[in-house]
Parts: sequence; structure tokens; C-alpha cells
Amino acid sequence: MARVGLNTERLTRAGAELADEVGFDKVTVSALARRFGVKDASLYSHVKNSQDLKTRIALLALEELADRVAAALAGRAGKDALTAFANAYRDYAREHPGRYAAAQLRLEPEVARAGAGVRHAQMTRAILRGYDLAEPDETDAVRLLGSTFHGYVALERGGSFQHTPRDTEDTWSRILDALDALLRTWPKA
Amino acid sequence: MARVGLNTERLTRAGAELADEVGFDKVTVSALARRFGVKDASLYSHVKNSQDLKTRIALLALEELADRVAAALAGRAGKDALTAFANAYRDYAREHPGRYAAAQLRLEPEVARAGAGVRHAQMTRAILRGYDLAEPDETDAVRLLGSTFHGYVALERGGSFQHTPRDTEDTWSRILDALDALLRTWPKA
DNA sequence: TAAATTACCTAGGGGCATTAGGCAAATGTA
DNA sequence: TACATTTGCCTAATGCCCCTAGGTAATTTA
Repeated sequence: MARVGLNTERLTRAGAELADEVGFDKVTVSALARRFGVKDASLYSHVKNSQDLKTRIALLALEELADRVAAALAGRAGKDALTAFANAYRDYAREHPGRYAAAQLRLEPEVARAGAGVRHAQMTRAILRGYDLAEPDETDAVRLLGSTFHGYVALERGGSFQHTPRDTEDTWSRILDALDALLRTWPKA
Repeated sequence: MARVGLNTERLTRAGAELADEVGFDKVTVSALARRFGVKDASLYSHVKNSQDLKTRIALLALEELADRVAAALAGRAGKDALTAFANAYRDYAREHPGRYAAAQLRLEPEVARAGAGVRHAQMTRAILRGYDLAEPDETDAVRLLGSTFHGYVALERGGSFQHTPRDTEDTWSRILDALDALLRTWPKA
């Protein structure tokens, strides 16, 4: 029987592509096997189970996203960095909706830490270097930014903004202005 | 054969409870049938299919959430209203994680409009009455608030804030302060 | 080139979604 | 009260997906 040359890495990549095409929730062992023209059972030599496959796709997405953000952030500070970070994040979600959904998968803490989790945390803090925030304000600001960006992407994708004619691009840019202003004048406790 | 007294309403409510107990993604026709001690096929006289069931749970959740927010908002304005809205939202998500997840389900626009969608939109705008925002700033602010609240709840639930010792309650309250300040001094374009 | 490994297969069990068709319980009607 | 109608739940059956066990043939190693 001809061998297709499966391995964990190829399965993970193909799974990520499949996710972007049909949605992360529709990534199944069966669908992936179909894509390679092999039987379902053949995949189980390379991934432990369906959950394992999904976790690997999530880690791949987190890694890619971290790379993008790192590239976007390089050499920037202040509002420039804020905008670059936010856009890298949102663009990735729009170009790779399935991967982005995968990146939201709840991971075991150890798994997340072994992956790109730490880089993400560090980079979010890096944005704030241009603003003058001491702890615990910095942590609060990190959480605010994470919440707003993630929430915006989720709602925009979910169609929540379609009821209003206002261009979502314009809103996005105004929100970045607003967050920048807020970080510069962060209210004292 | 003894009749259990199924109907669409009871199935929807039980489905919502099940969602809160085991997660919205684990709400299946089978699991629900099991809970009532009947066969899977018996549910199909009351709901069209699995998707229909989930949509009904989502609409129930949106309705409940709108009721809560309306009650919280009554008689309040300005920061008071902002806080009440935000807390109603977050508390609901914490008390009813499965229902909250259901409420994020992507609905057909007509279905959403027929449900509590319009109320939600109106109430979010109502918060801003205490602040002095003209269009399109108001829409931008509505989107910012929605994004931030939803994002915060999602990340908090997803465990993203657990890597830092900072109390999430404190962060939440500081974010509300910050958003209030931001709305009062919304930057001009 | 024989042995060891490995890539993929067949076979089969179990779960969930769904449809078709049947019987019995509840309800309406004479 | 007796009969007819409706309807609530059932059995049976199909199809897709997850997963395990055990086999065979292709590839790699010695």
C-alpha cells in the first residue's frame, strides 16, 4: 500500500488549514484522514486522539500569533506599539479564523506555559513600556487591552457589529485612540 | 408507556441547566434525552434538531440576560449605570457559564432580532445617555464597552488571568473606573 | 539481505444525530 | 360511556465520528 508520509507535524498543519477552511469545531480525525486519503485509524499512530490533535493546532496558532506580534512590535513604542500589537492580533484572527479559534482553546496550564504563553504575556507587557504605569496598574492595563482586543475580534467575527452601519475599521481605529489616551492618563485609584 | 410530559419549553430549560452543568458544547440530544429518561428520537417531536435546540437555549439565555440587565439599569445613570450593566453581565456569565456560552452562538440575523437582540442594543446605548457622546462616537463607545466586557468575561473564564496574582475583582473595578473616565473625556477624532 | 521498525489497513465497538413507522395514552366528541 | 383523533414516546435502522486491537506490507537498519 502506498504510504502518504503522515507525521504529527503534517497532521497539525493540515488540521490548521482545515480549521481555517471549515471552522475549528469541524476539525475531526475523520475529516483530516479524508483529506490525506487514508483511514481514520491511521492517524492514531501520529496523534493520541482528537483532543491531542486540537491541542497541537492550538499551540501552532499561538506560536504563529506570537511570531507575528513580535515582528510587529519590533522597534516600536508607545501608541505605535499599541497599534501594531492590536493590528497583528486582529489581522491574524481575520486571516486565520480557524487557527484563532484554536488559540482560544482552554489548555492545561503546563501545556500553555510550555508553548508560546509566556511570550504572549511578555509582549503584552512590552506595549506598556511606553506608558508610565506602576503595578498593579500595569497588570490591570494588560488585562484591559487583552479583553478589549479579544472581545472586539470575537464580536466583530460574530456579526454583532453588523446591525449598525458604522464602519468597523473606523471604530477600531478610534478605539485604539481612546485606549492610548486612557493609558496616558490612567486614573489613580 | 408512562409519559414524561416533554415539550419544547421544558427541553429548552433543561438544556440550559445541562449547559451550565457540563458546558454548552456538551449539550446533545442524547444527553438531554437521558436526563428525561426517554429515547433520543422522542425529542424530535419537540425540537427540529440539535441546532434548533441550541438556538432555543441561546434565545433563552439572551432573554434572561436582558431581563437582568434591565433590572440592574433601572433608575441608574452615568457611572452607576455603567457599573450595574457591567456587573449584571459578568455575574450572569459566572452564574450561568453554559447559558452565557449559548448566548454567544451565532444566530441568523432575523432570529436574533426576533429575540432579545434589540433590547440588548437599546440598553447598551442607554448607559451612554449619562455621557456626552454624539454619533459616531456613541456607536464606537458601545462597541468598546461590549468588546471589553465580553472579552474580560471570556479571558477570566478561560483562565488567562490566573498567571498573575492580582485579584480579578480589583482589576474589574479599576477597569470600570478607567472606562468611566474614558467616556467622560472621549478623545475627539 | 535478513531483521526490526513503522505506516497504513481491516475489523469492530460505542456514541450522537436523525428519519420512518408503530402503538398506546390522553383528549375530544357523540 | 364508547369511539375516534391526536399525540407522546417507542423500536428500528442509517450514517458519521472516535477509538482500540491486531495484521500486513513498505521502509529502514544492521
